[in-house]
Order: sequence, then structure tokens, then C-alpha cells
Amino acid sequence: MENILHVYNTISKRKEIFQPLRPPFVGMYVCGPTVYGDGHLGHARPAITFDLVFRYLQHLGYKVRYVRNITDVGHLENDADDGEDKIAKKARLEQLEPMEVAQYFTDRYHLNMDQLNVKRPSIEPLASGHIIEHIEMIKKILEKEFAYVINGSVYFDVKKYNDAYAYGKLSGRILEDLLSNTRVLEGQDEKHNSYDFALWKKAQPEHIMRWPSPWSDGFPGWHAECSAMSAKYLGNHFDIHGGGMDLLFPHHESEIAQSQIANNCEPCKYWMHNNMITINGQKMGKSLGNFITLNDFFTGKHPSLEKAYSPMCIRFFILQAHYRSTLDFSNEALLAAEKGLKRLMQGIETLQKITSSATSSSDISKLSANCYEAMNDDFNSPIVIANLFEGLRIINAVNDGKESISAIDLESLKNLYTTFVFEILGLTNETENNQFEIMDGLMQMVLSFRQQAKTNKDYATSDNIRNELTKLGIVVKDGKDGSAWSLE
RNA sequence: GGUAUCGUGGCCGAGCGGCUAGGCACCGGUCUGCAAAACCGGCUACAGCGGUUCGAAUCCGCUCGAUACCUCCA
Repeated sequence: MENILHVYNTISKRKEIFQPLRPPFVGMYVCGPTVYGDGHLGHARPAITFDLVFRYLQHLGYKVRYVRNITDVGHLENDADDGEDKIAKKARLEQLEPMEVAQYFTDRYHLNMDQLNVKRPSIEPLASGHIIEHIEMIKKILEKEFAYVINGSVYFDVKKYNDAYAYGKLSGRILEDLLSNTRVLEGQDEKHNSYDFALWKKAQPEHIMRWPSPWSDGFPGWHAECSAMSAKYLGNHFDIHGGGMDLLFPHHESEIAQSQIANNCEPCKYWMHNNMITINGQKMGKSLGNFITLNDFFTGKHPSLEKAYSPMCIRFFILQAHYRSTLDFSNEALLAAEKGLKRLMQGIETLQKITSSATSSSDISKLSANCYEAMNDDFNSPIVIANLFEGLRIINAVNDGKESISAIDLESLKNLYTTFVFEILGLTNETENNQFEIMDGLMQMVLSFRQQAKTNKDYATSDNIRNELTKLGIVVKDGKDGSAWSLE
């Protein structure tokens, strides 16, 4: 079967055949985190979504350069009255260097991503390390007179751009509507029009993070960083640009405009956007009391969590939904995911033990084809998982002696699970650890004692052993061919 | 109000015009000293109202509802 990958392109609103600009190379840029707080679900979903894309493209044999930035400059506090830098504000409050704060949260972000088994990108550029590139890009836009300077700040002239190109083509917006829908704001009198956006902002006196530029001591505008850094590492026109749906407007819209003027072309061929996450049907927000960080999930410390959920449980849960669907988190849903994942992992352990026969009673190649078909259809991981569960049924049936599998099919089935579960979906078996062998040896001994008691019909002893093990979190499972054990 | 995405069984979630999604929960059964696991079977939905069609969860329109964005910050 041929692998023809289809990707949903936000800009055309349809699935398109994925054809890289310069095969076998693929350039992918994804908007990364702003490092001024702990990672939460809003970080996990895009990271895992594009990790899946990254992994699958690599699996298909593409040489992927995956760039994901760290935003560590120019953030204004939401409720700040004087527009001061988010990082600078926190830094002053805590008596830390701004870069110390950025470094601290960058490290914590990396730790969380490692826990979720999200592969590190090929390049992870810092916005603060690319001020020169920002300035050069802004210069180009000024030269072409699609921007203007006021009081040391530089703004992009959206109206002029819209006359030549179509501003709003990605998000389906029309400039006139934007005007009529914009509230009258105080302090925005610098801009010619409310929809113009900053390329460079002059720093207020209290700003700590600032850089010299031809226009003022200041910092780059938000949209500038992604355009400057993606062009630097992937070229002016690359394959995939990804991010959350919340970034569609104005961020990505403005990136298109900037790149069009600065580089004479749109930044990328395919736009991919993951959908948002809700918690119990509500959006996540600090004011709603349901703001849950990734560490909260891993430790179970948040009041609205009934228990801790492991990183793999979170990853599996996210992969059980298609990336373009909204996804609702609840204890019940996470519990279901946890059990499903456990069953999947135990099935894979069973797979290593089953023996082959002369013939197969199931069509393994069909299973494999289904998995590829699902991935090729815009990375449909839930369908892949459904097929893996179907395979589980076969594995267990063979293990029970109710079905058979040939040596060749057994090999390809093992291959299938290794490839899809571990390599592509990026799941890991968390119950595995290096003490397993010692544990298992101990357990085999205990179980043999128990078996002896059972042979003697001394069920009080055998039940007692089982109960004591249960207290330790070890589950004993009696089968036809003896007993097995697992950690609860 | 505008733009976008969506509204599926007890819960989570696939589905892209006709054919079983899948997981979890629940209820039977097989197996088992008991239990668990595993297996077999059951539960069988598509927000509402119209329309297109031989046929719609799937296409179109309207209504209701949800989430994000539409402003400063990123």
C-alpha cells in the first residue's frame, strides 16, 4: 500500500495531499511557549499534536527540521496599567533577573515535555537571541513602505497591505468588519488604525528587557519573532506552520502579511492548527478555579482532580481525540483513558509471550493497512488506537488458544505495535522499570508457595497470600496455566 | 454582534451520502474453589426544525447551545 499523506490545510479549509517543497526534506515551524509560567494543558495539546506529526513524517522517511520557538521577550502583563513586560514584572516582584525567570520556566517546560515523551525539536530558538533578525526584517518592511514609525515604535500598515493583498484570508476575516467590530480604545492613538500591529515597541522607562534599534530602545512585536526565526532556519517559504487555533488571528494572519512584504511570499505551504481544550466543558482559566498545570495532573494535587494522572495517561487521552476536535478533560474521561492505556500495554506484554502456529485466523496485514490509512488521513490517531484495540482482541484470543497466528504474522504484529504505539504515538510503558526482573523473581517464588497451598486445598493460606499482595498493590490473576501478577 | 471550530449512545470520542468505529461504565455468559483478568454476547446514539436525495449523523438553510479569536500582551 502506498503512503499518500493527506493534511488538512487551514488556509484552504480542506485536506490536501502532502507534497513537500523539497523532498525528502520537510521544514516545520510550530509556535512554542511563552515562558513566564508553568506548563498546562494548553501547552500539552499542540506539543503532542506536532510531536505526532514530527514522528510520523520521520517514520515515512522524511528528513524533518522541526523548529519550535521559546518566547522570552516583549510580553505585557494582562492587567498591567502601564504596559510593562510580563517577564520583567515578575522578575521585579521576585527580585530575579528576567532571563533567570525565563530560564527557570524553560527548564520546567522541558521537563514536562520530556515526561510526556515529546521529542525535542531540531532547533528551539529564543526570541531574545534573534533581535538582529527582527530588526532586519522590520527594515525591509519599512523600505517597502508597508510600515510607519511613531514615537520610536514601528507599526505594520494593515490597510495598505489589504489594498494589495488580502488581509484575513487565513482566518476568514474582512478588514471592514474588523474596523466596525473594534472597540474604541484608550492609549492606542499611536496607530493609524486599530487593526495595525506593532513590529517594534518602544520600551517604557520601567522595562528591563530592551534592545537598541534604529527607532528606539525597545523590543520586537509579537508576530515578528515567528516570521524572523522561521525564515532564518527554514527559509522564506517552508512546508508546515503549526500552532493552536487561538493563534489563527491575529498572530498567523499577521505573520502572512509580514512575510509577504518582507520576503515576497507567504511563509508556508500548509497551515495546521490544533483545537482547544476544555475542562468539564469549561474553558480553563485562573478566574474559574480550574486552571490545572501539568504538574498538578502528574501529582493529583489540584482540588478538582480525584487522583494523579500519569504523563502517559495524559498523552494517550490527547491522542484518543483527533487534533482538530475540541477535547474535554474530566476525571471520568481520564480514568477511562488510564484503564484503556493499561489494557493496551498489558496486551503488548502478552504479545511478547504468545506462540505462533501454522496459520493465522486473522488478517494482520489488514490491521496494519488500517493504521497507515488512519495516519495518512490527516493524522487520525483515534482510528489508529481503535485498530490497536482490535489487534488486542486478536492477541488475547491467540493467548487463550481460541485463535491462531502464523510466525510471519506474529512478527509483523509485533512490528506493528512497536512502530505505532512506541514510535509513532510515542507512548511508553510506565510500569516497566529495571527492578522488574527482581520483582518478578520474587513474585514467582511467592506464587509457587501459593500454588502449593492451593494444591493442598489450603485456600485460607492462598487467599491470605493474595490479600497481602493486594495490600501491597500487587494483583494476582489465576489462569488455567498458573498464576500471573501485575502492579495495580 | 462578527469570524472560526463544533454539538454523536451513561461518559470520552471516530465518522466526510448507503456498509460494526473504538475505549470506559453497565448487564448477561464462558473460564475459575472464590475473585480478578481474558474471551463471547447485550445495551445501539447522532441538538432542534425544515430542505436536497431512491437514501443523511454525513450535503444545504434556519434556530438553539458550546469553545476560541475579534483590545492591550504574547
